[in-house]
Amino acid sequence: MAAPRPGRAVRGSSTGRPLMAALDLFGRRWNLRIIWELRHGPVGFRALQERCDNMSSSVLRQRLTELLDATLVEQQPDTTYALTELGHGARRALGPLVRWSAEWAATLSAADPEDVPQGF
Amino acid sequence: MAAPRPGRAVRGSSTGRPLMAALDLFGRRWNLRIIWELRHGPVGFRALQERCDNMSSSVLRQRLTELLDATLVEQQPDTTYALTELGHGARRALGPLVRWSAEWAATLSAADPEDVPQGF
DNA sequence: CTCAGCGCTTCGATTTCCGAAGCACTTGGA
DNA sequence: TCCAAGTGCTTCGGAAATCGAAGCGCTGAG
Repeated sequence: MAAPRPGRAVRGSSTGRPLMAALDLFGRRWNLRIIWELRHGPVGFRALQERCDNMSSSVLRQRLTELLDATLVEQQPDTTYALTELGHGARRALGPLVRWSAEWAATLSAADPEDVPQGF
Repeated sequence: MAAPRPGRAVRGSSTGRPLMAALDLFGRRWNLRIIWELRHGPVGFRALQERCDNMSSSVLRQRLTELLDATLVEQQPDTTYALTELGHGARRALGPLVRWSAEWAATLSAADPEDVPQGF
């Protein structure tokens, strides 16, 4: 399947509305994680794979292709991958989600004695 | 697979860190969309299915089970589904992503003459 | 007593994802 | 110069997630 982009029919929506394209893109496994792991600068293929809990290299390549096509990620001359301006924007848009996840953890651990660790 | 929750080992991360649980939960197909479609109040099963481009009912049920377990969604006495307080928090955390997707569309359509529609 | 609509389940087909293996290439010593 | 180690990336068979059509049991309206 082609990478989701606004203006393009995507999985689950034929309208091409930008939000639907975004929801499709981010609803694909590992895409959110990849953007998160690139937040601090360029990372090489194998290093990125390690940061993503050793996800499958075939899927990593596929996701990177999609993110390149969506212009959220670009490949540097030294072949490492980095967020574009747009990619950094997406990363910033994820900030509230990070904060929310902490709130989520706090709420659940208050209602439920499961062992919830610290940090993100 | 069990629904992702902070404190629980999830797909792609054994640490149980809240953010990783969130990235797993939202990285499953349709979950972002379901939360989005519930933003305006309770919706019944079949209506929700329609709003999600007639997604498979079996998967919808599975997702709802996960979201119920994660306490992002609750089922009303009349069997409709609605966001919990936590769910509304997640929905608000998605706000920046919505705004970003518009920016994304604008950037792509400026660089590229693909036909990008209006709205979200 | 229909009948339509509802929430939800089942199940076979399709798509996606996984993961181990390995290829081509570069770098850094010996 | 040769070799070992690391890199980016591909291939491919098996496992898992998703799809979608069909239908079951229930409820309220006519």
